[in-house]
Amino acid sequence: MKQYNHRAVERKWQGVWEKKKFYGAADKSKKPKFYGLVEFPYPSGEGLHVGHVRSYTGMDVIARKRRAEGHNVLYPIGWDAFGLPTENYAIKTGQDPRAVTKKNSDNFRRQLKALGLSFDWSREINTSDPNYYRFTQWIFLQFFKRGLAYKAKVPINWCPKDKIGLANEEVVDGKCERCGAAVEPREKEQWMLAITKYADRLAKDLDLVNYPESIKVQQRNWIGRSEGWEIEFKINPTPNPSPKGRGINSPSFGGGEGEVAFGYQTTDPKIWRALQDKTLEMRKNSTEAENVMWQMLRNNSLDCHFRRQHIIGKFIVDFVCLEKKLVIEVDGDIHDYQKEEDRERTEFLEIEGYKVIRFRNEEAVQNISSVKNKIAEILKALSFGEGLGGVIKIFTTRPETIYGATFVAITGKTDRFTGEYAINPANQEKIPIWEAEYVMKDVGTGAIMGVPARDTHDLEFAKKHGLPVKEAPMADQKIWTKIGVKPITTYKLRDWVFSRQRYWGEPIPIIHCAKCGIVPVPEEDLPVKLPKVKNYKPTDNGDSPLANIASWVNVACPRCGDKAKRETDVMPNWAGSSWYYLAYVVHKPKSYDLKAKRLLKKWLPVDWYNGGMEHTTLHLLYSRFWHKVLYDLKLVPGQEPYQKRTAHGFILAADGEKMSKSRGNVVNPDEVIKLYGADTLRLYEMFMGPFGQAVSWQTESIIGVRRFLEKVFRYSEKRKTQNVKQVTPNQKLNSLINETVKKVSADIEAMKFNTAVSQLMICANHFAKAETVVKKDWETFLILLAPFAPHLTEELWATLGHRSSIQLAPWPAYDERQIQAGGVIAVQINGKTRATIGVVEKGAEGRIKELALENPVIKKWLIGKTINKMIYVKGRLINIVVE
RNA sequence: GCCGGAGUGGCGGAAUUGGUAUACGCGCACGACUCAAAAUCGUGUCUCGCAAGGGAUGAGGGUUCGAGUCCCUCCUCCGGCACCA
Repeated sequence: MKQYNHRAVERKWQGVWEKKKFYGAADKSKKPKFYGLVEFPYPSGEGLHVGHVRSYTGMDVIARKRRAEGHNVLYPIGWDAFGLPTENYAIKTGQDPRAVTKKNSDNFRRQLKALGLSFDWSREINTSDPNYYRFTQWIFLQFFKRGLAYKAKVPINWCPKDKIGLANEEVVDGKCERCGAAVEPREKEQWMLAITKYADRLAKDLDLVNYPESIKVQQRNWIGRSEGWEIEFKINPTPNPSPKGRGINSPSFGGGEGEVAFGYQTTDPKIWRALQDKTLEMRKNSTEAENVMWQMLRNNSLDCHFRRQHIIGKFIVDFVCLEKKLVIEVDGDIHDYQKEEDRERTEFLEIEGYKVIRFRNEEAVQNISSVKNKIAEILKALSFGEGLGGVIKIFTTRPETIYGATFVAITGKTDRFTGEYAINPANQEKIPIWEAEYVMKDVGTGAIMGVPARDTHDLEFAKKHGLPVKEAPMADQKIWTKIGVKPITTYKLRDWVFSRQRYWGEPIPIIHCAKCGIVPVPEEDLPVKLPKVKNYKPTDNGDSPLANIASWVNVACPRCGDKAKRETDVMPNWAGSSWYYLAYVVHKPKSYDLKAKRLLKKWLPVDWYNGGMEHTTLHLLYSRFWHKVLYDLKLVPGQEPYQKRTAHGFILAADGEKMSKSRGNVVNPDEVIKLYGADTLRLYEMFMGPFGQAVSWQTESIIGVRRFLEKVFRYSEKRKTQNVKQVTPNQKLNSLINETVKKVSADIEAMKFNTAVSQLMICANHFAKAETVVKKDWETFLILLAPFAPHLTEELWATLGHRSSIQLAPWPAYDERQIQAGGVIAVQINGKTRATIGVVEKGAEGRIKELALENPVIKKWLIGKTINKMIYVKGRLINIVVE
């Protein structure tokens, strides 16, 4: 008897499929289309993960079933090739990221082909291919033209040690992932995409698609639409004294004559005279840090007038802005004598209503711009309310509680009284404005009215800070109208920061011209190719490494022809994956045609998109956003890109942990294929547990599916020696095969691959034991197994004498009437099964009752009991209810 | 805290959605074949009990002829959002 040689079988059929371009999707077919999509991999140096295998095999099973059902199937794959790991690896090893990407994707392709996945390889895409990103850039320009791409100052994560801006995922616990330095916020001009303009549609159109409810909930949460009411509170025009009582230790200022006469005098003239010499001396002997700080503060770029070595009370502060009551101190070793006083003086200054911030010498010397940013941020917070016309807009869902408002709270990193007061428009009461940690900037207007009597959070806050609690009457609609309560809808979703100061991404196709401003690169000049660079490291000031290539950066303005500069930021990793499902459709060997409407109309929407749970929020939202913009440009048909979305669960290592190189628990698919074969690996991953759930890898369990395939192989060999021509159909096997067709078909649709495989195993077990199995049933079994184990079934199909592929055999139908209910009925007494009876016909209720009561075991149980009623469940059980 | 999901043998997990709990697979034990081993085949494998029978689906209660499944209270674990005004 022949042995099951998986290597030979798999190599043979993979060769045949490739040669015949077996799995190519036909753009011109009349068959109904099916577009199955899986998340294309990031070609990392680690190679294919067994988690990829799970996802891709799952959709492969579905794609193969669809083909057998007569569909024209598009099941494509490609490489999400731009991204940080490759760039970082390139920096570390001095290689060109293109070379790294080529090497990695070659490896991935080899691995995927070894799995026998039915991808249409002729449509393979690579987001880092200039032909591909030409259209990523083109789409960006459409955003720009519609005003959906704009530049704004945004804080970024700045690593002061590596001197680069970090992506959010590179920041772990507020620290740089690689060097561990504390990450600082830094303002930088960034390209933004106005996704918030689509927030409403992104939320609403979830009704149009078939996604699991959990994913819809996640998307809605992320968008964070909240409907409520906005009320304007006027800010009290005359600032009030600071809250903690004033001037306790204050020698004279605050109401003293000095303040009236000289706005800048903040101390008793006597003290001033005593300390003045000292201030002069300090200015002479100032430290480098102080000098740097002063140069920065005096040039007025912060829109605030600062004084140096100024006397407040009995203390000399380094710098002060009197209008904003902001004191800046630079601590150094030279003025040690001051340190002793530090605590006392800070206390004093705070009581006087000053905010005191301190910087260390090194901070000022090494990074004055970061210091400046921090100061600017604080000034912004201090001047809250100015420039708003003295109005603060609060957000509430319960405007009727306005009479109970005892304070207004705005976003703050810590709880702090701002020193300002607001007027409650309903009763003209003056209530304090606080900064509160619990008020979030992304919700509503970022400001609330505190109603401690009606809201537990407000109450907590009021108690903590000694604010009053009122049991107040409710305000009716008339009052709402009078005070201008207006309904508003707000979103938690922010606009999408689209710039990265990196190398390995799509260059943003924009040119900056001194005369014309921001000018888009003309469409015919696309792609703006990523130039080759010697050093991929970002520059010291946080600009992209592209900024260092003068020959690339300096261009003529496309509008006026004058000297201009290219934008040096690149796009984030999300860009290429936001439209890749379109690229497969409009793909031509060397280019793409996004205007190929006929093709887009033919293939869209994606019928079924499977991917990881980790991408169900951002990637899905981003690509839906892009799709909607393209829809508005009349480029794509339909509002939504993906008709149906499912998510597979993670594969964890045997120890229940995440697979990772550092833990040393990574399973390499190559090794499993070598040892057991691709069919075994596919089948194991389908069988290991529920597809949507996380499961641990158990190497010792693989042997089970391998044994199953061997059993199938042996049975095929056994049939060759049998005379199967004169077989009379066996009732039981006939029922079994019909049931198997039914269950496997339904389970594949529901992605319950594990139970589908289990049913196939049951079927094979029966076949192996049976005297004979009719050829048709055996063929049906092979067709059902083919999506899971395409190589072996193709081989066995051929040994039956078929000239054409098993992949072309139609998916079998089943006959419900042929399925028997196991032929056994349970007899229960008061719901407990006491006996079983075999019946020929499952329908005859009267006969079954008779049989049940005749059963000796049941008779025994019924001695001395009265039967109240009997419940018969067709084909399953009969329940005898006694007393 | 809220939202979503889940708790079933030694292990991965089934259960037609209210109808014979523990399918299928791993592991384990015994047997057959073999000089022997591997492979294969067969039998057994929730638990207490010699048996008759009893008990068991995280814990407790409820609805029902009947509950792993539905309802209430509680506990634990995983995932997401993290003070949602």
